[in-house]
Amino acid sequence: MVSTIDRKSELIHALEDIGCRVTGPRVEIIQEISTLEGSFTAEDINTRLPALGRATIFRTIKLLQDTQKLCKTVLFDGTVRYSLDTGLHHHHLICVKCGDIKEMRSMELERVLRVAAKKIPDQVVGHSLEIYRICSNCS
Amino acid sequence: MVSTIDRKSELIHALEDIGCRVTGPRVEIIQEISTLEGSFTAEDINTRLPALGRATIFRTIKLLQDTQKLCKTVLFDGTVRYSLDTGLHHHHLICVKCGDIKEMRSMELERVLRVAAKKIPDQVVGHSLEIYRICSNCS
DNA sequence: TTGTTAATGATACAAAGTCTCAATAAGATA
DNA sequence: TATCTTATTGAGACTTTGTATCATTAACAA
Repeated sequence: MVSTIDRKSELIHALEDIGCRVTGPRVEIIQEISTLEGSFTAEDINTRLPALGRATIFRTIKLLQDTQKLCKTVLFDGTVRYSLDTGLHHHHLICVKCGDIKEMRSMELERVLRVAAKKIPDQVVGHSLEIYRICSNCS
Repeated sequence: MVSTIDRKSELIHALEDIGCRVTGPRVEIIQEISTLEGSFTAEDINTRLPALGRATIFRTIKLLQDTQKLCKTVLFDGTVRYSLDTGLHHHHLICVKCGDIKEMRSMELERVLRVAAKKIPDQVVGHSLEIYRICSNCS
């Protein structure tokens, strides 16, 4: 289990690594992201940190995506959620009730997807797979 | 190959079947959708039919989704495209350059996805898979 | 042909961002 | 530590992709 403190410093270091200043607002946002369990929306952060400008929240979220530490997921209904990211290729388990997102990895699935890709005449550049479920909290 | 005329009357009948009136604006929108090859955005229709109200275009698109004849797809970047739909369960082949969407079906993939679903402790209610490619027009 | 009511267009509104710009604050340097 | 440079910030205007309201219009059943 990764602690909130570890997550926080990992994200701060990731920002430093891409040449960003470690500012007060950015640390506050990272603190919130690190504390939140699972996935969140930009609005979640906006609500928890009303003193910060909306633009700053969106800008910081975008920076964290650039560092590959944060993953943006567009749900079936078009809503956008963010979740901490291992950086490895993965798929998402999405709860259709609360929107929570968990990472999932499967060698077997990847193998079949590679085989399927070979059958497509055009150049395949990637894929995304979302599995919709009802999580244990919501069921 | 399904002709434009066939597609058009199929869509009109689908609206009648759910108890809708066949109005001038709806026929115009269906005409455009039937003529367009592949996928399109709401804005595409809006541009081609500037005399119609925006609300009418969105309302009609929504009605066609209700009839299962039109499929809404949210791309990885959050943009929304619509494409004619067989009504059967399928996945999407999406061109990352032009956004064109084609349906794809694979028994093998479905089988593996069912097996993967069984390994997940929670109740799985569905899935979506998008394969990103560069289509023959764009490559 | 007429009457009922669904559908329309105009317009205001909403959600989720993005852009601009003057003011501020990181942090490198002296 | 004080200073300087410039990245970052917040405010607010703007954009995109829709949805809600409501008076007017037009399907279509009788």
